[in-house]
Amino acid sequence: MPELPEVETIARTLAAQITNKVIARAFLPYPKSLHAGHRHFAETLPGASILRVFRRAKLLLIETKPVELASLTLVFHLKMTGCFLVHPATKEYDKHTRIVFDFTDSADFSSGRLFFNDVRTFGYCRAMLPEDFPSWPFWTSLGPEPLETPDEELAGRLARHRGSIKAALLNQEIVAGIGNIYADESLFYANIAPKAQASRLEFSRLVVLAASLRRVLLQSIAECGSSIRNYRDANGDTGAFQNSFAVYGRRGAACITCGEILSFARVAGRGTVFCSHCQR
DNA sequence: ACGCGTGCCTGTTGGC
DNA sequence: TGCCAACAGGCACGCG
Repeated sequence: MPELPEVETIARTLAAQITNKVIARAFLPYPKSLHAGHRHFAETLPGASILRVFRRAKLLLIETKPVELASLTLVFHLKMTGCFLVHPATKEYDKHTRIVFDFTDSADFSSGRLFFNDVRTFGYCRAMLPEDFPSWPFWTSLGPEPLETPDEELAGRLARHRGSIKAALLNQEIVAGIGNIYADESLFYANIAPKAQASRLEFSRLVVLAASLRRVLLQSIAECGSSIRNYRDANGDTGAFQNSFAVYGRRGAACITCGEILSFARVAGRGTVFCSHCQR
């Protein structure tokens, strides 16, 4: 389940592999994975060169320069099981491959191919012109990047939410890029109970939460993300932050601070692990 | 208007 | 050992 640190890691490793390559052709073993821009995907993409690969929220964006247009961007949401695999041109795709991009360049006609694989098919791609972004509601309503926003501003946005603080952290309109792992981890380090009502928490505690969130995100990025289940970066490598989890996935184990057994509850519809002794 | 519950998906896990 | 329900969870959607 790639969240901000995992998508950031994928973007960095993918950028190193495909920047400046030219897309010779693209096709869809599973057509439902393309949610928008079918015409551009089929007609504009062939011949386009890859300008840059970057991340916004949990979205991975591949900006290309088509032959006759200034810019066409492939926007991917990996959801839980989406991943990218770079292979030699001879590699056959498998039953979980949803989108295939074949590359070429002037030096080497067959310079490899990129697979978008996604076991559960929740992930998607959109082929977007610059003018398409303002009419995409999910994009326009995304909240700020947590690593580029002052703690006090994040705290203020969280404080305006009427529901639980965990629901606020998961709400992409309040702050972008947070999923179940980093919501639980940041709440633990801020000593805040996941079910606490966001708007009733003291502002200073929300500032601490924002700082905790930034710290866990930065540490995870430094460790190339968390590899649980089948997450891999675009090199096929695992991250290491799962070895540093304080609460996520540790239901029933001992709290690293006080030694009490960690609690489990469903909060905001998600499995949530927390220490009922340390988090109030 | 806002917050919450459900459905979409399939591989993995755990209980009997 | 084998079967199958429960589970994983981001987001669109419908409801209250």
